[in-house]
Amino acid sequence: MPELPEVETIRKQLSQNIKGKIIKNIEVIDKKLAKSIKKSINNSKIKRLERYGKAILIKLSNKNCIGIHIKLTGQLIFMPKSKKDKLFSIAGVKQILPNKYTRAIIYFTDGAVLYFNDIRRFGWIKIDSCRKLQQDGFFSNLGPDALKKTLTISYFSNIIKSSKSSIKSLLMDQKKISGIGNIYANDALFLAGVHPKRPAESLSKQEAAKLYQAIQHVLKKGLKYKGASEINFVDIFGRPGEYQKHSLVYGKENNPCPKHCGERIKRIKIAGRGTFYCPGCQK
DNA sequence: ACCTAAACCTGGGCGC
DNA sequence: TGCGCCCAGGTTTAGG
Repeated sequence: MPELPEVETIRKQLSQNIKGKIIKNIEVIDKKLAKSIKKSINNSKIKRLERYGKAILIKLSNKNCIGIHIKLTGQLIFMPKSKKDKLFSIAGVKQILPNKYTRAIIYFTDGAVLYFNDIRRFGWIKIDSCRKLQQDGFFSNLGPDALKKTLTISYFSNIIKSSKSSIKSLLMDQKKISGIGNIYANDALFLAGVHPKRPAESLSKQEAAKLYQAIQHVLKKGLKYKGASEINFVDIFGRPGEYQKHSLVYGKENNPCPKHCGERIKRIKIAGRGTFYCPGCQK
């Protein structure tokens, strides 16, 4: 599922493959995407790629920016100029691009192509001046990034101390901390031994510190395995991530606890989302 | 300030 | 075979 490690995997790969290229044009296939495209990007050069929470921001040479959020089922697939046929393997399935889920296509002047595929059409592309885009409701409301130095232990302890909501909801609240979604929230809480329904303010200083470390640990592990492909996440070369093979509790209902406490993983709902935890280890 | 539920979408899995 | 139903989750919005 696209959370911080998945999006960061894409950002890094894109940075290595499209930085410096010049955009020829963008073809928007899904009309839903067209509304948020406010500037022309033709003939602009890719200067740098940044990640804001679970979104990617592509900075162009003419002070315009492309913001992309792949939400649940989006894919960015890169076709290098050397690849003459359009046959491509996505998660092991050979197919011709564009396919029926291709919602937009960016063409580069050197012949390379970037496909934006999205089964459920939740994802978005926003194109505007960088200044306006960063004032947009999504970008301007993000809390510090879960893997950057701006998320200090003291900031983290503070938001925990001052929140009555469940600790899991807090971890997933992008306004407070950006980048954590359902999979990594579940696993981090398990590692830290904290019950997901605990009111955040009830955590001790020690528990908050342990949770902070657990978050760093699971996100780095996610990066190491190039993301989790529970739904249909793939990298820009169409390859799935591996984290789902190493997740601790997410999706493991009824499995024995990975810490061998003798209990089985339970599944409950918090804010409408599937939540997995070990009743033996998480208090 | 906090919660929940519904909406946005579609494919896949299930029961019948 | 196929229909209807539920489920998945990132984010926004509406309502309590």
